[in-house]
Amino acid sequence: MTRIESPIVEVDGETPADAARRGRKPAESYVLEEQVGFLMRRAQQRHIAIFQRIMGEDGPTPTQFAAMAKLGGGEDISQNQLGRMTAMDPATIKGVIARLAERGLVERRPDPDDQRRVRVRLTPAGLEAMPGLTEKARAITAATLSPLSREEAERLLALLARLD
Amino acid sequence: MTRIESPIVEVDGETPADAARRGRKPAESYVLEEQVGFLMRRAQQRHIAIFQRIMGEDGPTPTQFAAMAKLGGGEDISQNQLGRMTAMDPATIKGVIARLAERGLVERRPDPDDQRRVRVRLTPAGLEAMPGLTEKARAITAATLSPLSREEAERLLALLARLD
DNA sequence: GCCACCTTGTTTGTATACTAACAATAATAA
DNA sequence: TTATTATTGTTAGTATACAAACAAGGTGGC
Repeated sequence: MTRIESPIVEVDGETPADAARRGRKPAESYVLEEQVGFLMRRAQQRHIAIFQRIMGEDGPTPTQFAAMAKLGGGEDISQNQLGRMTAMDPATIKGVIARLAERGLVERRPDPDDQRRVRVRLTPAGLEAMPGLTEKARAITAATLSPLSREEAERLLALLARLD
Repeated sequence: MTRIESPIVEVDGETPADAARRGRKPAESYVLEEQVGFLMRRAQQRHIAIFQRIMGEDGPTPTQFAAMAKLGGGEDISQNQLGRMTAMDPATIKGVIARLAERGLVERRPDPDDQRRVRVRLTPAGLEAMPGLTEKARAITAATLSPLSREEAERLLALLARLD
């Protein structure tokens, strides 16, 4: 029963890939660990853990910081538009902005020119927090990519950018 | 006010990268769209959309299928162990298994040798569904990677695997 | 002006995901 | 054996995400 457990995946003495190659024909094999969706989910889990560690307990979440980064110059942006800029649908951005507003980092105002719109911007406190948060965000990116060389990291980013 | 909007990101006439290069020093720039976390989130969003399209309205979700794939041989696996094999923490795998059980695809039994454990396995209906689902899962992987050549896809998978 | 359509934002419901705290059971060390 | 520690599973709380249905405000065609 000797076994080596990697952090999460891998439980038995044999690799899933081994099991697949042993018992099944190649055309019928399906190895979860080799699927792009599984690998992306794992990589994201690690990234989010790094994000939370560096931003700290009451720091913003990844999506919260994404919204703040887009508001970083002090601009006024409508809620839905901000959602499009940060890849969040209207229902998601609503919650993100509500939580940032609860924490006093952004404020919402009705748009005088279009009564459907809610304009969102950083509060003075939010604006003041940005330099420190941006510094941490750079450290998060570096830590996430730290297993790779500079060239490998650039290659990864280029490939990921094409999957959209 | 002429503008071209790409699916989600990109709203103004200028690229965020342009804006950063124009007004700020390189050392101070932070371009959300170039960060690995943002790119991974976008790539995952697209992957999940493909997953749902191919699996269909009442097909399993990605995590539900991951659990089923690990149970695919008809084995008995404890709930927490199954979570480790599929990169889900105990609280997450509990919900996934509960929903699979509601749909009659898996069943839970107490472990006779360890009263703490819940053993999970596919039901006959779940076992019967696997070949068709696995076929679809392969199509999902192919569709997700379709913007890339074979070599590029392999390179991406290798790089992602090192981020864990 | 009127009507059809589009956009904006909200609400509800489902499904991940993780943290923290907890209870019950096993395994190990003293 | 007893005491400590570890493992297993649950519950509650927070935060994404998205679909679907909806209301209200703009916009363009006629």
